[in-house]
Amino acid sequence: MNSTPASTAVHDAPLLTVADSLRDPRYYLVNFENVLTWVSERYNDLLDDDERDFITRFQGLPVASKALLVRMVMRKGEHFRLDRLNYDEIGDIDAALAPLIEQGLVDNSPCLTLDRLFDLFTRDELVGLFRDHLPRPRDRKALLKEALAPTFDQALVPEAWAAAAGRAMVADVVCLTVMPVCERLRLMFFGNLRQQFSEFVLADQGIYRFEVVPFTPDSRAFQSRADIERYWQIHDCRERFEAGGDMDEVLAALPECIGDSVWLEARRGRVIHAIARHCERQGELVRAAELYGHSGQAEARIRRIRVLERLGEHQPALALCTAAQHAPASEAERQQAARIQPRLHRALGMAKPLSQADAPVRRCDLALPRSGSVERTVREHLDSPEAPVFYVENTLINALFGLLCWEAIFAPLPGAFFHPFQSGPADLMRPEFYLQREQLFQRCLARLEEGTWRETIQQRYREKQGIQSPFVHWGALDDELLSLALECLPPAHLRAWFERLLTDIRANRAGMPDLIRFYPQAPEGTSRYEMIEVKGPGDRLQDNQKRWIAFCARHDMPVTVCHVRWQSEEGAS
DNA sequence: TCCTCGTTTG
DNA sequence: TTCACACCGTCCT
DNA sequence: GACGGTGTGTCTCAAACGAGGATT
Ligand SMILES: [Mn+2]
Ligand SMILES: [Mn+2]
Repeated sequence: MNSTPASTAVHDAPLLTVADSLRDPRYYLVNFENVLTWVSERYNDLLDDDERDFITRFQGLPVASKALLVRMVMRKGEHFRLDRLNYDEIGDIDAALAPLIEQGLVDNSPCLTLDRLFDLFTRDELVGLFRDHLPRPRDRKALLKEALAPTFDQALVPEAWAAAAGRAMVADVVCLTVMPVCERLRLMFFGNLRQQFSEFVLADQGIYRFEVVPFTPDSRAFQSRADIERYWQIHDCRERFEAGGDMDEVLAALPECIGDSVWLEARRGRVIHAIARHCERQGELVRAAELYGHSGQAEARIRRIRVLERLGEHQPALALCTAAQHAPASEAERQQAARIQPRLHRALGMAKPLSQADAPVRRCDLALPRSGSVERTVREHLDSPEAPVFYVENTLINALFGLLCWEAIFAPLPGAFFHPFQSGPADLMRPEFYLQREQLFQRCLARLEEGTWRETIQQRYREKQGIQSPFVHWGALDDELLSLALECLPPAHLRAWFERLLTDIRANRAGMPDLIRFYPQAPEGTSRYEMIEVKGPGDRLQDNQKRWIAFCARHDMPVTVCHVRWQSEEGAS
């Protein structure tokens, strides 16, 4: 029943109508109306006039017009050629369009920039339209646009374009005016702008399957209008910045420091951090340092140290570096600070600090004939029936964690789940995630000592098969791998890995070795597995890999770094 | 006339 | 949209 | 060696389609 989350996910709440996408040709309209109903019911107190007005107008439309509008909303961009809107289930487009224009939901004579025109029309059509203005009509489309740009730098309505070019337009163009309001409704429904309305069909078809987590009828992503606006503002700023918008304008458009929402403040901080990064690259170091200071991001301290170093301000840099080493925000910061400190000491003419060498790692060297990926090559080479090798990287340990702790991860905590298409709890990456579920996780982890972890993981593997999870990538698992892993990995090691993961999910869910080798025939009590990080020529251990290896060394877990060099063709070696 | 890439579809 | 790798250049010791 | 930048491949939901540019 996970394939139809809409029908089962909501506990004590009005059910979403399930669009039978196999038979209803207007399945997308059913889904969209479900969103409107959902949002109206849950956000009645937070909707603004724009949103209310849209919902009212939409509901008053004939069904063909509603369908056409939703088709446009779900397609890319806001501008459409009428001759590209062909839908059997809608029929006569002009008839469906008329009420949309009448209600102001669609503009039938929109201003178009040259860029827009080039998006809408094909190369051949544009050559026809601008026949009299193109010296080299055989050029690439991009060059044609460049040639026209100086002359046609105004946004014009279609009729004016025809007049300016001296030819008739080959198709009518309309523009959706309701895209922003639809985006806000999407944001309110999903709590993010990453998920599209298409999640509905994919879930209906069982392509996406989501865990069914009960939540109360008043559950929603946002609790205040201000949060919706600020989320929107931050998102808008990030988009503008990524599109190369002016930095000062973007910074000015960001909301003020958000005191009442750690979550939004962190999102705001990430945009500031990205802008600071950009300044740093541009050589605007002072500006960068200042922005890093405002970002509130944990990684910002190291960046500020680097910037101060580049500015020649070694004394303040060292002060920050010492602070970072004294109370590192993360293992990653400790690691980086330890690398920077000797440089600063040298620059300041201070005594060379005692450096602490990396923990020694078991190492092996291989010369192999060149072929596809190094990891696959080494896997093939080492694999044997008695000691099978798998190329798993992060997927195995994360999956074991995700399966063992399934109930804790999908626990119905208030605020964690609020729509049927979530692959995990909304607060997964927030710092309080673990603390708010400590008991639940400890209960799951206790199975490692109670001796029931194998059954639990196998059972979850079977019963949750294919359901989206932030930790389980189903394609990377199979029965053989899972059985061997459960047989050979000691529960104490699993606990250590899982607890490490829980201390910082974002940082610790990556960096695990490429390969894992099992020794199922080794006697009980000896090491029956080995993790192998493969390094091709010219690749060295990354920071997160070093951290993982150091962690394993502290816990007596077998890790080997396997260095590969390619055998030359002639066998000259 | 192919090949590649982005978009649309359910 | 993520993570890992390959490979480049730069500074510095 | 440290550090940063860039590009690539693996993911992609999968299939169909169309536009553009390279290929012949
Ligand atoms: Mn790897
Ligand atoms: Mn590797």
